[in-house]
Amino acid sequence: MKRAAEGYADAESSSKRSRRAGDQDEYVDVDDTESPPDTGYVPRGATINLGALSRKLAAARRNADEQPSDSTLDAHRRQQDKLVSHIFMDQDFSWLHLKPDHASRPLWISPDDGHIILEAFSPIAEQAQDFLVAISEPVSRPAFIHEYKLTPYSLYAAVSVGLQTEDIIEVLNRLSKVPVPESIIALIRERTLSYGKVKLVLKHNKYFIESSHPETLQFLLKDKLIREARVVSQVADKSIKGNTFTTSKAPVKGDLVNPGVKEAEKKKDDTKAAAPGQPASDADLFTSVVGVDSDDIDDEDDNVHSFEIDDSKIDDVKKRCTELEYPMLEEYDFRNDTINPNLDIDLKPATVIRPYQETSLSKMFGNGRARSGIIVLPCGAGKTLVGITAACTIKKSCLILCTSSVSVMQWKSQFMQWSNVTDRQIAVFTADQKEKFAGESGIVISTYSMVANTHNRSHESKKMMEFLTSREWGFILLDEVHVVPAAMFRRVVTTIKAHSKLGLTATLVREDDKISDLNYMIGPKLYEANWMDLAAKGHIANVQCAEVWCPMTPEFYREYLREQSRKRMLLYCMNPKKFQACQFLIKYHEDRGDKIIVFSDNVFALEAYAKKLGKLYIHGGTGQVERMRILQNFQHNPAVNTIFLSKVGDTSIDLPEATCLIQISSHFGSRRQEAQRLGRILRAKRRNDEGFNAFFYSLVSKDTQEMFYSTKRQQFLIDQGYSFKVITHLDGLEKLPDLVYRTRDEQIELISSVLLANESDADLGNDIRAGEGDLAGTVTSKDFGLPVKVAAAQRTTGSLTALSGGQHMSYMEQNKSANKKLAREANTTRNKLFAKRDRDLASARKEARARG
DNA sequence: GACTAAGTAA
DNA sequence: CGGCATACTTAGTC
Repeated sequence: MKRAAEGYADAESSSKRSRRAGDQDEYVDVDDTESPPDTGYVPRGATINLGALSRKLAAARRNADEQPSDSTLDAHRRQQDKLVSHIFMDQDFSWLHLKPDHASRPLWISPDDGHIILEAFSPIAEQAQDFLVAISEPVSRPAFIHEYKLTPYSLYAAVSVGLQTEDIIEVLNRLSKVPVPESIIALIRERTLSYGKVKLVLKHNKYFIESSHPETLQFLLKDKLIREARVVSQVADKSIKGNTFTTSKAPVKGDLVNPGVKEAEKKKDDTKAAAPGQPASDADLFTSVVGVDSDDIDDEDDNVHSFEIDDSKIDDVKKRCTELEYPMLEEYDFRNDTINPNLDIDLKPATVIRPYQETSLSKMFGNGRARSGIIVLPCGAGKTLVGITAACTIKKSCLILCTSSVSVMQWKSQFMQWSNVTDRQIAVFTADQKEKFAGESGIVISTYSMVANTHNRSHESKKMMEFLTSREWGFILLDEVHVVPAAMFRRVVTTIKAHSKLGLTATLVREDDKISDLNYMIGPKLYEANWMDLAAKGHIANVQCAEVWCPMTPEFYREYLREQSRKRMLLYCMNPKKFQACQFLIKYHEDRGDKIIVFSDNVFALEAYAKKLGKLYIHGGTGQVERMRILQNFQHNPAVNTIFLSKVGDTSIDLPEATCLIQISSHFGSRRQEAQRLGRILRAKRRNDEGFNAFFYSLVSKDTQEMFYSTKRQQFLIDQGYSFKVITHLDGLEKLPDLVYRTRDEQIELISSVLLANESDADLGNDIRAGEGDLAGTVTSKDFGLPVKVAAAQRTTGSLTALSGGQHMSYMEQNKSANKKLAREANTTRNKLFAKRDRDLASARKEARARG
């Protein structure tokens, strides 16, 4: 962000500088009235005389100009190296030439790595943002400075939504404060020119790679993997032409990056491509992009060449093609598909689509066909409606996959609510409901595991799977698409044959490196909403985020330092100060009339907190009926304003509206989970117009690992523009009348119960293991879970024994180290058993995969 | 309905 | 620095 910081300073002082506009492009504006651009490399408290620096700089530049040399740029760079580079290190781009009117242009482009910095306060930032979202990946979008990055995939996506190489460069150049670096132009050219040459089409339930450039196909066939995936059929390959739905004609341009589309005009029009929308006056900059003629996309003739690909290898082939820089274009010309029967569904007239939903759909249907890709919208922003609209646009058989059966039901009811689909057109396929639609076309809603599962199928499921795999689907909709790269789930993409695919998610992040696989599995990211924009426009709630730092009590901290990492977690979760902070915040927000959800990953802590504070709680073990009862109470009973949830709350529970969220154990750095949880309160937008805020608290025990994880978890939200306040002191906490764990004795009792719970846990674990040690096969991962429940009973007696504190503590600790040793030994044997078991499993799985 | 097995996130 | 917990699904069987 060094460049960004500099740019920001630059824009702020632009009015001041207008007087000396003459030498503008030679002048690096480092003014001593500004705060230092970045403190990262400057020791705290150090003062830099920036005024002197800029004078020296100006002098250096004059010198450089007086000696004409062919490497003026290098000279500049050398001069600057001496002056400022020690501050900016390799991020020093002050040698780039600023354009004379750079102040009115909002972009900086890094010549090194394709990072683009946008001044979000610029008057044309919004249009620039639309453009940048189309061609690059948003990296970080806080309030004033946004960062984007050009990647091969983002550029493929740009071409796939119809942008042309030269237009991208042109618009980029217009927006940029500095000329677009040659390296970037080369990158854009290289990545965009090969895109679209190769198409993947589905015909008669078989996949074909198709191109009007025979030499390209020849090139691809030189690759071993692709060659081996080819199916050589009796029919001559060349004869397949014309009939494919992906026509060879250039697509018709729709309104692609045009920010000024009149939404009202298009509301009733579910065929997104039609309305050409007038650009707003300040969007002139983009007309060149919007209005390009479409005749120069491909100089293709009608000679389409193709070869067939083995279904089972389609995933690898797609990956390979992308690696060879010929990513396959997947478009579905559904309007001209006369082979697959139509599905007569439409949105209900009353259904209203929001502007951003419209925008995302226009990316998908921008040229009158359905592109495969991913749409990223925050939770509560109406992803479902986007999916339904897409299905109603394509009007072909449609398969929808979700992660849980709860969301299967939700999708179905949403479909009934927003569209005129009839009961016999829509079918549900889950473990306890195996329906088929009546007509020749229809909608099936199912779960990933239902479709991905290969072995151990019931007879009915087998029949249903045959039904699903034997037909050609017009459209497959993947809800929570970020789960698809998982080893098992990714197979659905290849087993189901669909002409177009749409992935929906709120958080396109994973903590492993598989997220980029989606690029070739599904398609490029077509649209990603900016959470802050949606909040500003009132579509989702405004959220105040805060991290509450709770100091560890000395006793807890001592134990924390002593313990192994596994038990450390419990200690910092159960920190009495955190208990108190939680109690205080609940009280505070209940008094304000908020509905509060408290999250804890750790079930032990969850139970302890909920019981101590007298609140209802739900975790995985809570039965379905009990869950409903608690949720009903939370929603309607004015006496129940707080519920405690474990991980179950992250997904698949349809939570009522809440306005305040507290995290007590935010374990491991899952950015997705953090974002998903925040999403739980985004729906709470009813009082938005009164400046209403929702609240998100993260309780963190000071000086523990939690601090690190917390920072990591927040990254996604920070990139979305949220800022976290740090609260170190809660005013009035001490005065709370019934504050829990106020006295030291109570705290010590708590600590002993925590430790004892753990010890007896380990003890019991040992016993079980000792008794069953030889029965290697019978030990399952469930055994880890079992002792906890037993231990809960054990804990009560334990805490009674340890009632008087100190002495017992030391006694327990001695025992503990002995126990710990035992536990360690038990662990090693256990691990061995599991290692063997895991190996077996892995090989079994591999076999299964090889078979399937 | 209780159980197992097998999957996911991290 | 990398793999491990854990908690939670689902489907299928009895």
